[in-house]
Amino acid sequence: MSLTYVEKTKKKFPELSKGLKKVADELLTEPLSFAIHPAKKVGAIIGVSETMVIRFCHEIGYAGYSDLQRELRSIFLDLEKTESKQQIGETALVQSFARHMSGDIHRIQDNLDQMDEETLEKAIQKILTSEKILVAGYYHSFAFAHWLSFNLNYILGNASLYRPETDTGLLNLPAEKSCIVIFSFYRYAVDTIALAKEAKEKGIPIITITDSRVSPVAEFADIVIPLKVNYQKAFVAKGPVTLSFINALLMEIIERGESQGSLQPTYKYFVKDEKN
Amino acid sequence: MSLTYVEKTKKKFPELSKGLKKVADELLTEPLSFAIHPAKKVGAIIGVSETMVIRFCHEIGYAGYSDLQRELRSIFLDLEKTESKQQIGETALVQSFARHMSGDIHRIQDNLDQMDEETLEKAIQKILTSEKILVAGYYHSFAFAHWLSFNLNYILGNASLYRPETDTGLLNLPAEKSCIVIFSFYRYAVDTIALAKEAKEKGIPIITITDSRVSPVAEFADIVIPLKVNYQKAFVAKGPVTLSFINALLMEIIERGESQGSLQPTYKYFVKDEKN
DNA sequence: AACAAAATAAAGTATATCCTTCAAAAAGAG
DNA sequence: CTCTTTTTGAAGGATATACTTTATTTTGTT
Repeated sequence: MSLTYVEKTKKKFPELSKGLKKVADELLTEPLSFAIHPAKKVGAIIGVSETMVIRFCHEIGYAGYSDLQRELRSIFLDLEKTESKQQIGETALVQSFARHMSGDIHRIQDNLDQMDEETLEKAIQKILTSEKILVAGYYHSFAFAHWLSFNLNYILGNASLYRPETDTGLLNLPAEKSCIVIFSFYRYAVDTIALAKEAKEKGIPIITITDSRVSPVAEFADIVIPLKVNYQKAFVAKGPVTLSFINALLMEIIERGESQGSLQPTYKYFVKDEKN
Repeated sequence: MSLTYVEKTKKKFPELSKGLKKVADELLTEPLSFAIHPAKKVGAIIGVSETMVIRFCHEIGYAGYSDLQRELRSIFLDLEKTESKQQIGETALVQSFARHMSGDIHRIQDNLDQMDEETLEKAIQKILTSEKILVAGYYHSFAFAHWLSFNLNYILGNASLYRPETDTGLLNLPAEKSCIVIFSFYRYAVDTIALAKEAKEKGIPIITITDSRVSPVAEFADIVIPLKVNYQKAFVAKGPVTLSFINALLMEIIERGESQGSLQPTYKYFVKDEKN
């Protein structure tokens, strides 16, 4: 069974002494405080002694303060992201789908929370001012590259997809008026890195969408957009969040392109809203 | 002046050594980890020594690890209290990204709520019992087809991608022991429909992932999985939700494949969980 | 008011964490 | 390849934290 700290606390609450209730209340209202502060400080905040805080931990069934902290810390760092509301009546299969797709929701939200204004701005500017945009991605990342280049080409008309099987090297891409967008995720394909290196040597501006600021390609890139994908989990997990990001980027490019008239004439991205 | 830890980190980032960059990246992506873990553990998580973590703190201008922790802890506790992420301070650009990505979150949630058990079950069974799986998608949908076939091939080893440019028709796919998965979204490519028709004539089972139960391919398909994508909006919107669905499907196939031993021998999908 | 029981705090010890110093390893220059 | 410089890791003392034990305060009862 193993109850959560919330359940344990609520269960014991009525039979606790006045001081212990203070601690219980604090734990329920500000659990993060327990996760990051030492027992003495938690006590000081609510006006009881360190001893009381530790005693409370024993009272609700933990080995000590450290023991409770361990649970809280893992909740704040891990479970928060994979937490899923279990609906009754759902079958195991649908529940499984729900679990995985909720994970995607959290990953998107997570990345949303740490978008970097400046980096995004630079990336958008670079794309909008380039006469030619090459998009590359190997293996897993090929799908991302295809998605971006296909849509970008539809919008601006000047993007092309680098095809690992047939294309070799960067051909004659003019360094001045072009840029290359490279997708690179763990495990980083060596070809991707080689391509980035070649581009850098030729002076072609590189934008990379990758899973860390210290990924191999980051070294060569001018603009690094890191997406947090928690690669301890299955590595398909990066898919939805990456596409979500690409789309947001595309939508921004559309908006700006509209106002400066640089969109494709054939382009008609929206279907008119029907009035209800 | 007194910059925040984010600004300090970004400012120093370029001149940091490789190991210190790892620490910097971790601080930017998972700051809460620094707030609740001791330096040694933070180092262990990213694969550097405790010393490096502390050295990094000095590098970006703190007296030590404790000093950085103090700032982080107060940030997390204060922000928790002010609750609802302050919209203030967010720029128009980040807000725009937030709007679009939130849309994806809602679309995923939406589809999650109307998954059909029976259809999913049939699709999974068909894929697991097929000796050969062909995956097809044109234009926009090519990225989905690539993603599914690439990963399916990695997991089961018997999937292949239909390449519109080079492949013509279904070749000699045996009708008995195979199936074809077709992605088809508005506006429905005529080639997709032709392919579906051909498959049906040859008696090859068809699974289609599409945007409506009445889409053109649905007529020929044996199993129709409709994803709600609300195509009044920009048509890139289907991307994240489709990938999220594909992933959930893949994960379910992995789980079942594991228990019946039909996964690829080279397959190793997870990285081991580290013990706390 | 006096005593007993419970609750709380202080003190002391063991353990964990931080941080400095120094040594090893890796990277770079000649 | 050798030497120098830079980067990284290991060890040990200083400090902080958790936990146990003992003392004090508070509460409740007669």
